[in-house]
Parts: sequence; C-alpha cells; structure tokens
Amino acid sequence: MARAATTSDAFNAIAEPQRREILVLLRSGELAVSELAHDLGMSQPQASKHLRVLREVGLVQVRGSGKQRLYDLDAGGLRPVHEWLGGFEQFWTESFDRLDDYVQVLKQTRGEGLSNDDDR
Amino acid sequence: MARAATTSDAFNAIAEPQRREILVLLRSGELAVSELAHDLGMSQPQASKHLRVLREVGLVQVRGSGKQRLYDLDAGGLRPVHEWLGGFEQFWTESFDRLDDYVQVLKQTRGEGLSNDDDR
DNA sequence: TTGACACATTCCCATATAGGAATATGATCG
DNA sequence: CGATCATATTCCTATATGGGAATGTGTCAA
Repeated sequence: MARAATTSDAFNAIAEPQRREILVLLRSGELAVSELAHDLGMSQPQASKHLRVLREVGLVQVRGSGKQRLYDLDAGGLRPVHEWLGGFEQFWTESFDRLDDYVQVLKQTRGEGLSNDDDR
Repeated sequence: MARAATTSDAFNAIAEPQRREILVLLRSGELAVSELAHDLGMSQPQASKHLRVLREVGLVQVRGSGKQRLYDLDAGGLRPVHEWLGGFEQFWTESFDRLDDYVQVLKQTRGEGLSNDDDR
C-alpha cells in the first residue's frame, strides 16, 4: 500500500509545507484563490488543488463571491492534532523540570543538618 | 514531483498513524523492536521501517542492549509542530471568547441606564 | 565455528501523490 | 448568446511511499 491519502485527515493535510503556508495566510482572513496563489508564488491550479485537500479534511471553507471563491480558515480540525502533540509536552520541558528538582534537592540539603563545606 | 519524503521532517513523520502509535507507546519508556511490533500488531520489518523514519527525523533514539535494540522517545522534535499549531489556538477558542464578550455586553447594558424590561 | 535469536535491509508491487500543461466549468457583463 | 475573468479538473510524469516476503547483519551462547 502507498502512503495514506492527504485527504484522510488533518495530520496528512498539514504534512505539506505549502498547505501550511495557506493556512497561515488565511489566519488574516478570507482570501481568493488567485490571491493565495500569488502570495505563495504558486500556480493557480496548484493552489486549487491544495485548497481542495484542505477543504476535504475540513480545514477551510469556501464561499462564492461573484466570480471569485473566498476561502476561509476553519481551524477546528487542527485542535485534535494540537492536543495529540500536547501529550508529549512533558517530554520537552522535562529537562528543565529535572533541573528544578535538582535545585530543590540542593536547597534542602544545604539547609538540612551538618553545614560544613557548602561549595564543593 | 511526488510527495515530500516522510523523513523530511516531523510533520511528515507523524502523518502515519502507526508511527504516532509508536511514539505514544514510547512515552512509557524504552521498548525493543519486537515488543513494539507485537503491541501494535505489525510485522517486525514494518516496525523497523517505521522506527527508521522516526530515527531519521530525530524523534527516537536507539541503544543497543545485547541482541536487542531499545528505542527511546526523543520528543523534542515535536515541539516546533506543537508550537506551529498553537498559532491557531485562538481560532478554536474564538467562539467561546465571542460568547464571553456578548455576556459582558449584556451585563453592562443591564446595569447601565434605563432599567425597564430586563428580560426580553 | 555453528546455531539461534533480534533486527535491518532489499526487492517487488499497488497506490498516491505534487507539479506543469492543457482544458473544462462557472459566473458576470455587454 | 458570446467574451472574459476566476477556478476547478484532467492528463501526464517522476517519485515516494507502506506492506509482504525474503534475505542480510550483528550479537550471544554452546
């Protein structure tokens, strides 16, 4: 089997750098396809393709406005991804925590009993 | 061009469900390849392949222990991904914020001047 | 050394791209 | 209706899978 389809879920959809850039741009508000394509320096068909993927996983919404199609961010689908990653947060703050613990231990030891050589 | 390689970055590496499961399992501590393969119901070669990808993007570390190879989580590489997603956090809390604002407005209006019909 | 065990890699296949070019579809205007 | 602008889709190609099967590599014990 090949890799899972990009349209399968948000994890796959945001694996593509250009799609991430699209999402970032849309944080400022609705944008038409040609505006996105221009801002990101990609062709119009490519922009449409990426937007289709984002639409299929529910990360953007479309709205017709005359000849244009305005895409709007619908970031709710990113929440589960963010939360999944949050489950690992302790692992990158861990080293600091350990350092803190060590500092605490030092403090306690210092104020404890025999206060002979406190440095070295 | 084809899709970006799964080994290109953490975004691509975690696009694969089985690799995400591996990372979750490793939160509990080091595990050997065969243990991972068994726990996730996948073949040993598949486990090795996924672990290789995770190793190449720096999400796990290996350590030889006799005939076994113990894989350990190195979640630091997930931090940038988590932070990127954090940039969208406002968009899924937004609706609640708006609701709060609305409630504030109601409260102010109520306590303001003419206190005629306060409900409807 | 030989055998056994734990992993890693290679080979092969079906599938899914991302990108460029060309074309189709939709909406608006005269 | 016909022309035009804005998008969407299709066709094509090169590439990168993920999975199964087979095989290579490394380590340890007898």
